[in-house]
Amino acid sequence: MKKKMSLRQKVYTSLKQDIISGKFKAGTRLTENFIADSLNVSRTPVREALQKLTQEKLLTAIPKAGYLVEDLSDSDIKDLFESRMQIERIAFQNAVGHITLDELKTLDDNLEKTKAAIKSKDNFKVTELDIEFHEIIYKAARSKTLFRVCKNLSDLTVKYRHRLNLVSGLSNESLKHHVTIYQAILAKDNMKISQALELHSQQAVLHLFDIMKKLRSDAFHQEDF
Amino acid sequence: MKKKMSLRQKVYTSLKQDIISGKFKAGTRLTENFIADSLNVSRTPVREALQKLTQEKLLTAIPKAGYLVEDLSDSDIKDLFESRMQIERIAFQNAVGHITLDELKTLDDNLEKTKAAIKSKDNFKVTELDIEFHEIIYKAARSKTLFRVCKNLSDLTVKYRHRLNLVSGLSNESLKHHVTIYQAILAKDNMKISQALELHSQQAVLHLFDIMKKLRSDAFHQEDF
DNA sequence: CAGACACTTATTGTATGCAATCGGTGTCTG
DNA sequence: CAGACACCGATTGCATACAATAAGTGTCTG
Repeated sequence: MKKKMSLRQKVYTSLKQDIISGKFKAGTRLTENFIADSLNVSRTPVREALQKLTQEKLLTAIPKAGYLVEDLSDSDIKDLFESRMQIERIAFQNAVGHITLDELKTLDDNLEKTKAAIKSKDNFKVTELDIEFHEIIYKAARSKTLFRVCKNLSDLTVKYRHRLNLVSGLSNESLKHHVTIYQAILAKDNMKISQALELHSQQAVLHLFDIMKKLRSDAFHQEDF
Repeated sequence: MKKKMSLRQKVYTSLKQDIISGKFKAGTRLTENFIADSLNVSRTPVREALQKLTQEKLLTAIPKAGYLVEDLSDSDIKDLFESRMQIERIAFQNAVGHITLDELKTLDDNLEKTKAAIKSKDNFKVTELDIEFHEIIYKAARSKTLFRVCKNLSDLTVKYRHRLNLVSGLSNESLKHHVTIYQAILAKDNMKISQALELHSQQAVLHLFDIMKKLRSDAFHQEDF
């Protein structure tokens, strides 16, 4: 199955994974040749993958100097998470009217799986299930456009949400929010959905401010030589 | 100034223009070689431009058969315009709190210019001013994320909005909606903004259903030989 | 020593050729 | 005549070579 993927897509997936997982830290500079050499492919597919990631805002293109993996500023993180929340609110409220019993069951399963993943400290799995939880609801909104927009914003936040999950206790907090959201959808209570989403987002941003502050200071000290 | 643009960007701009203006009708099949030859460039920049447009959903890639300029189905048009409206509502309501007198003046100017453009039957100018009207408000929302999302959805609708403007009388109707929206923003009346936006969007969709029906039947009769 | 200037080098931008793949077409066979 | 099969052409996918450009570097000069 994997063999049928184009090189461009393989490179794209590989780079995206490395950016999201934090393997490429903020400030990492990537050049076409460097990536082409390390993945043993020509520049062509690499170039196309980089352009795609740049369009998705996961990379920044620096003319004649390659591509940069950047972290957002605090205010940009706040903007991103708040906007995402506002748009998710629309999708979630649309979802209330359309979601099926099957989909609700899938959500419930997701919560159980997340609980297990947290217990076994499988952080990647936790992030993956986090993405899935939101995506199930996006789908239930029954709108191609909203799905696409939400998915795109989700991608932009994944890197940061993953970092949250690396901090002990925070995945549990996030899970509790998911449970509340799930119950609110079950109860078809738009107000409660809205409030739970807001809390989920606000808490994420607050915790991220701390995490980013620490990250930046670490990076600063590493540069001291 | 134009000389400094990369070929990729020139090709991209040119193709986008042709798609939006309707020069490439739905069903038009584009191949890398065809475009490369007609613009006298190599396949490389063409390829990259096509990929970008595909990512923006302005084109559909058909494996081993090129790229297709497609029109959305009625239900997809409805979904697109409704979702755009819902997200614009957020941006517009955020804008109320931040918009400056200067920006309001620019909006007012825009309405005047539109009136003139309609009178002189400059359809492209009307569409351009339509885009600008919305964009001014996106900016006033003071959110990079919302701006990006709204702009993207705007791009997806431009082709259809332009078609509306080609029908006599409809640009006038649209202008009236803009005036109402402008007044609602001036009055900081969120409810009125919301209603005006909804009407603006709903009317567009209704008119588009007619237009698309006619377009499809024309296309059908043309195929009869 | 400071500033400008030329040179080198790293990097992206573009062209081109070849490989792989898929669809269509025509032919062969039962 | 129908169905399978092989071949051909069109198209994208990828690799590679070359061009253009800009940034950095070292040197020369006042």
